[in-house]
Amino acid sequence: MFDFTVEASAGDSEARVGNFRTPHGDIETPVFMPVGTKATVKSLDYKDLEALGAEIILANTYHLAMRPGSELVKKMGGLHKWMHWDHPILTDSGGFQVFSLKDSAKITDDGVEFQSHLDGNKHFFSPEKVIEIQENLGADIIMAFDECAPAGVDEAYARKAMERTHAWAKRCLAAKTRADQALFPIVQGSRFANLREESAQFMASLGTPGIAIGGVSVGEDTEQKFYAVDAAIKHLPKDKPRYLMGVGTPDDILEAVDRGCDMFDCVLATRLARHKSFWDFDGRHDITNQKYSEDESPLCAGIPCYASTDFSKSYLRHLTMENELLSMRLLTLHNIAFLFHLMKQIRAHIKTGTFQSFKKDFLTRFLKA
RNA sequence: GUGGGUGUAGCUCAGUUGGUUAGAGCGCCAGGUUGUGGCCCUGGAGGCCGUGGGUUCAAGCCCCAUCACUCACC
Repeated sequence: MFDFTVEASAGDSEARVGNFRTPHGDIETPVFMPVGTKATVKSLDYKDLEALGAEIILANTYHLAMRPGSELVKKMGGLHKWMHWDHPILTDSGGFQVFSLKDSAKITDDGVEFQSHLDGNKHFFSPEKVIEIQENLGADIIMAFDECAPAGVDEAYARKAMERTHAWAKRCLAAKTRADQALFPIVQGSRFANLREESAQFMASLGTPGIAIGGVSVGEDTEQKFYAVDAAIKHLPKDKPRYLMGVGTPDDILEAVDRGCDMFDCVLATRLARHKSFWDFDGRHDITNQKYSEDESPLCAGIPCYASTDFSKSYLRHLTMENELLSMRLLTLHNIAFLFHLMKQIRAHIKTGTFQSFKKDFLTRFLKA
């Protein structure tokens, strides 16, 4: 269980195509994992996700623990059965939510006390508690509890958060009881190369089936982000999947794959859809722009999804301007389909040894001003 | 018909005792959004202040007339 095999490596890059085996099926990497925070990828159901070709989706520990509670999900047979998704699932640990709720959170070596965003009630997350919740939820891949330091912290703070994350990773491993779940620890260290290297070496030593790089996409610029990734990834084992958390623009994914990252999750694809934006090969666009009002062209030709090809920009703009439910659904379908198409092309070009030229061509067009 | 009220941005309205380039919210136009948020943030365009006269150095604010809408009473 949880075997990872590298099936192809790009000659001109650290990029590789791999296969990760889980109890609910194999995942071909590099993979993008759509985010389904509250056990639903907003506006989509399992049939939509299967039609899109989703291999694995995310759900969120913090949100499900607050409501309806992980015990209820366990009682209903676990996440897979409950949401009728018979494919791999990954649950986040709640570490990032602690980061987001930092105003009301008290962090100690033992864990984090925080107030629910729903009703203000006090809760306490410890590494052991977070494992218990994730075992109740029943995902295939579960994440270690971590402290995600905000961008811009000084080195002393970054070290403190990193060391706490290391101690918590060991406690998560010790608390874990289910053999059918893979625990991924999370490399921290903020923007400091020495810390990133130390953290990567520590997490690699734990011998888990995969390792995540966290603490990026928290407000830093692209250069800092990949400076941190570069420092960490050279100490991560090549025979384990590397999961870069929270990264999900097409350009960032290409840069990260180039460096050897295998797994990605990001709310952007689905959130941009809710916020009226879509990707195409020329970048990101706001569908409500007036220039689309009489544009009869499809949202994005060349993407194998009916939402991308079967409706005009004019119609989608109208749906969006009117806040129709269908707008969010179609834009969500398209944005996910766009990323899946990108991942498919990435895998194909790694296999044929043409990753670098593909990356260059894609970015030249996608990022042109 | 009589008496009262209201007319200021596309919409709902604010405009201090008359005093520089008349404001807000929403909408519209355009940016931003990377491990939660159908959100939020930042810019921009847009007004002969119902109309016509008058008083004043100066009127969205005061006076007269007129039109429109509205309420009450005959």
